[in-house]
Amino acid sequence: MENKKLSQYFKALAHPTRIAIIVQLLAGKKCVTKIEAIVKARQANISQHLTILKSCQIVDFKQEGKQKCYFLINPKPLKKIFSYTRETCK
Amino acid sequence: MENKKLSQYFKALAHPTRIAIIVQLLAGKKCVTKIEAIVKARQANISQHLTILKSCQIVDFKQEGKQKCYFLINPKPLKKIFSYTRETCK
DNA sequence: TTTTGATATACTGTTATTCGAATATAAGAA
DNA sequence: TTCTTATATTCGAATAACAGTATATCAAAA
Repeated sequence: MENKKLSQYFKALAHPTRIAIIVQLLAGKKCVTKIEAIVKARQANISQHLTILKSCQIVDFKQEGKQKCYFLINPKPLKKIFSYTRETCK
Repeated sequence: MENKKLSQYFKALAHPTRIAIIVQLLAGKKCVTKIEAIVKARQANISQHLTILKSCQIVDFKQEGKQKCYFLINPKPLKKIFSYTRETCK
């Protein structure tokens, strides 16, 4: 069922911390420490959420030295989704 | 936090049956029996999902005789959200 | 090769979602 | 009022999501 796929995608977006992460990444790629500094959550928890976002192919990362820089795989539609959602729930 | 509101909206979309209902309502308003005939789920369950969608102000209904006709409160942005999401997860 | 800094994973208790079953309500017809 | 059709609610059990704590991995520096 195609609806299942859609619902899994929405589920990945359905958490305030994951949204905060995505919002940060919309402004550009960031390593975990940087994300952790901005988003109010612990390192392990951020990492868990990043794993979820990665498993849905919303983010990916590039190793840079000992850091991992996360980025959005497909930022454009995501930006649209966010803006239409904001419009709807305001 | 604004992210909380967004995440709640996404959570409302994060279920295959609710997506199926919304897809039906994108084509026009429908009473519960009609929805039930198309979406493969039991009456009580459909009703539960409609209650969730209503509590998030995604749908509302109009009483027509002994039926309740559900409709999308704000179909346009929803249509956009769905199309960008489909684009992203294909 | 040991240490350090960055990130991930495993485990656990708690809370939230989900569905089915049964029952309740509500509107109109008889 | 009683019956019927349409829809909602309540309850309980199963499952899933969540965050914290502790520990593990991994890359580079020392």
